[in-house]
Amino acid sequence: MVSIRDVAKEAGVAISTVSKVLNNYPNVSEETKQKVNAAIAGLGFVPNTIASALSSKKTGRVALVLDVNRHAQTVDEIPMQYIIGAINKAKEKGMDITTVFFTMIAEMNVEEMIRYFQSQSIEGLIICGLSKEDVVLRKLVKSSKFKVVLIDAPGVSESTSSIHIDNTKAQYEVAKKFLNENNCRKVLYISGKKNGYVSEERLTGMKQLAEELGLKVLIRTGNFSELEARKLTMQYAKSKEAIICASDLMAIGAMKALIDMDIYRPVCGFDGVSLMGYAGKQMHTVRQDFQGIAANAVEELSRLMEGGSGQDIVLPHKLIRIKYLDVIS
Amino acid sequence: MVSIRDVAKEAGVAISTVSKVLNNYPNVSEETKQKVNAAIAGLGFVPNTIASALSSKKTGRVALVLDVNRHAQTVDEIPMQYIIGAINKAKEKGMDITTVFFTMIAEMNVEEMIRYFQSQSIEGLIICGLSKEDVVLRKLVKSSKFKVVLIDAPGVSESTSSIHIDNTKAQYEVAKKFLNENNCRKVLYISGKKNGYVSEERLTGMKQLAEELGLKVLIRTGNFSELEARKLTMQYAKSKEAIICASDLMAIGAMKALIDMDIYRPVCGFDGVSLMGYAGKQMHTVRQDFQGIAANAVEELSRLMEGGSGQDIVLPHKLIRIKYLDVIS
DNA sequence: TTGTATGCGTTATCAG
DNA sequence: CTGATAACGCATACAA
Repeated sequence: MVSIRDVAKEAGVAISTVSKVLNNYPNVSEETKQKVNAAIAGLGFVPNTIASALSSKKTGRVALVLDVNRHAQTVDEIPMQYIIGAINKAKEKGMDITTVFFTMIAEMNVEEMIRYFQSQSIEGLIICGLSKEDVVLRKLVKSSKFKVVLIDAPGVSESTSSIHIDNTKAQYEVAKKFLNENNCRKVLYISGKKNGYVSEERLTGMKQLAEELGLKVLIRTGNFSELEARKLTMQYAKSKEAIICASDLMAIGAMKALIDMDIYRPVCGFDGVSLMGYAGKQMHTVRQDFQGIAANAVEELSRLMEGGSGQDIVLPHKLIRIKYLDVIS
Repeated sequence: MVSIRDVAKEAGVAISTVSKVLNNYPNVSEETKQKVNAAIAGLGFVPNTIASALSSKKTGRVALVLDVNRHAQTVDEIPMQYIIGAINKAKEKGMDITTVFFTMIAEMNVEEMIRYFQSQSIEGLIICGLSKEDVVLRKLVKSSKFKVVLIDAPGVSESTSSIHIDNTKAQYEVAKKFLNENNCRKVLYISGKKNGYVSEERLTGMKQLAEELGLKVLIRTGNFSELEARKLTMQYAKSKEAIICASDLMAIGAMKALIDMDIYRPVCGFDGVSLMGYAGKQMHTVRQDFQGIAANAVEELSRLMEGGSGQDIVLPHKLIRIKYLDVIS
């Protein structure tokens, strides 16, 4: 392996000088810079990030903490979108990102968790979908041992930022448009999780609309489960005019149930996942740009790691309808 | 940060002794081992993997190289399954895994690619779905600069293993069962990619069966595209009795097309993805355990990194039919 | 069985 | 603007 020392020798300069051009320090003359770069190219030198990290005490390592299979079943594309968005942005920023699943750290207590991330030399975390019940993880965030960006959860502090769409508003808007178009007043609202941050926000949006329009809405908790939404639909849909769900997956569950029940009720979703294209009907939903959210989270984490302080970031959403042919082309 | 040196001081032993118990070397007395472990626990010491890697020149870092969005569109769950399987196994084995997308390295030449991975201190690669056209990546593999496990591509060598199911046999079997059950002889076979390894193997399986049963089969290339399969179905299905596709996604595209055409033809898929549950009909398909394959790949890579030499690994498959209610529960 | 000393490839401080 | 040189935290050959 060719090292900085070889480059120095080849270029006829000191090691420290090479280091300086490598990290483009200001005080290097054009001339030596050229010499060094020539040597680097000639030798095919590639800086050793490990050594760099050890010396500088900056690893640039970041973990993307995800909950696979809690929101949903096997086909959940949302985590994948987060991964794609985060990894691409991390590469762009020269950060080193690693993916961690909730299940991998579920059994740990705070100390173990801290050690786990420290042993990996991780400086920052992006946590997707932290819930109120993730006590340990929340303690970890509060400990301020790491810079953290929370996706879809509150908790801004000096070292923690939060990033999300305006769930309340989005739910309000999509439900309003949906109900308006279908002219319904008796609705079944299938909520997400009890104690889930986004679930509660969306529920609030629904309640606001209900109050404003004087709707009759029956609220049930679907736990973001397609199966649960199916069951609730079978149980309650007949006496309702429309079904509004706090997630697309539940909306699909509801729609499939309606088809099996052989009755029709309009269904409204939330998230804008492409699976909606397979549900058979074009449903109203809210589109979140998950890749964009994750990319933003990486940017924000990078800012925190450079000394910035936490903030709350609200990203835009769109009201859309998804159809099969759009999804596959 | 508490280091090995602090532990040594606390335990009243030498640094090297601590290092030895950390890496459980044989020649350490129970007594000192206890002392050291006590000190470790007391101080909350966590070994610095960066320093360890620098010193030992073994990083244990591995890259999972994936092709997102080539087989398919947005909803492709297969890469996600690979990621889950690989990451979980890597954690279990104490390896450090990072995910890389083809798009991130697509523009590089071999030297750049080698440097890219070297700069990340990566020792091994798991490459999913390498095709004949990925010339640069294939050169990288041949360079033997890294230990490599290829998923779904041939190329065994001293430093490279290959892992896959028996695609030829699987295609043969599933098509046979499917045709037998539906009693068809005139079939449209929608193949994967020209020059794709698995595509060609599956095609071979189909041809074997055709020969054996004296079938009339029209072969068209669908490029693993749902949309393309849809088009081909619209074009050719009417005059055929059945459609066999080299992937589930294409099978879904075909099935949806048939529904829109308002004709019925049995369709057979390949892969066993859960999206099949949403296609409206229960189709025959081959189930691959993608998580298991990825987990095996990590194991195999670990073996290679410890000095083992490359081998060809064939994993089992299953013939199944997927229905919606199984997918969501 | 334990300790000493050297080096891994960088960065950073401080003279020059 | 450039060059020595001391860390960084750990592993390991070698000495004791």
